[in-house]
Amino acid sequence: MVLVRVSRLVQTVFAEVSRCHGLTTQQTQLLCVLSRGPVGMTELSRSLHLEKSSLTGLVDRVERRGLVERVPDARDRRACHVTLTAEGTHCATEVHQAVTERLDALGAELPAAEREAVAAALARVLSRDDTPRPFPAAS
Amino acid sequence: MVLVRVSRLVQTVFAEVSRCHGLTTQQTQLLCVLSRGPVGMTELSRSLHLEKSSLTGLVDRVERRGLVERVPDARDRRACHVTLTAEGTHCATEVHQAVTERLDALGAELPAAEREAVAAALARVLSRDDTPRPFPAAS
DNA sequence: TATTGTTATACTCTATAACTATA
DNA sequence: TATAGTTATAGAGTATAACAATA
Repeated sequence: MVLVRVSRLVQTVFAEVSRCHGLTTQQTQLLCVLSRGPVGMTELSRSLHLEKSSLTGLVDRVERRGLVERVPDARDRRACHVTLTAEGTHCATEVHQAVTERLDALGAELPAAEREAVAAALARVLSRDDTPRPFPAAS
Repeated sequence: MVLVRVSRLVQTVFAEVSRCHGLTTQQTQLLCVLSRGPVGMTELSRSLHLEKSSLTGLVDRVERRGLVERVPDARDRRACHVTLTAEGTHCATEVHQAVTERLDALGAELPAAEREAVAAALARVLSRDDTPRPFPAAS
């Protein structure tokens, strides 16, 4: 159950960093997905494993804080694209850096060669996973 | 960010298995901690990173389903131990097996030697972590 | 006085079902 | 008819603050 413990550790880091920025874990995850670019509600609900109705409220709350915006889709008047505002982009970047720093600090326990071997192995396991990535960068 | 993606994958597995058993992720985590033995509310709140007041409600709901029980502490009349009922123990075991099976299936992507090397490396990283383990077993 | 656990309150998160508007 | 997104509703999860009972 090493994977379960690793997962809980990462979740804790994620939650703590989010809290430092006045966000919930779910709100941070929304920002992370959007940092790759604007996304419609339906696709967003698939990315986040959420019902569309649940997503409506989440986006409402984050929009109320000025971090995202609903932009009407010119080609389909039913649809919209959710995009990061300037402040939202800034926030997403900061959270990404903070999480990365804290996880890299953990990885520093291992020699570089071993660290890369682990990363490569995990990447292979993940290759079976069709879930969209929450983060744009590597590492 | 491989760790973040692994974490999300594990969380998804955990949530899906929980749902199959009519539980939420948080309720399953409670059962997992208790599968090591009875624990008081204060210690439980530390294990789960929850305020005591939040824990009261969580334990209430799981107790209402007959999976756990509050047992008065004979030595301290303020305190109680939360313990699994027979049904709760059964449920915790089933969830543990299901999660283990699905994660092992993912690990099967890798040759055995590499798999063990990864497990050992991650265990070393986790050695810095003081969070109590959610599961009793190894793997 | 300090600690154990609960209550009161307010929010966030989530799903199900029913709905509106557009395609 | 099907799809995109919202609203209504109900329940679960969470934190803060105030509290009761015991140590």
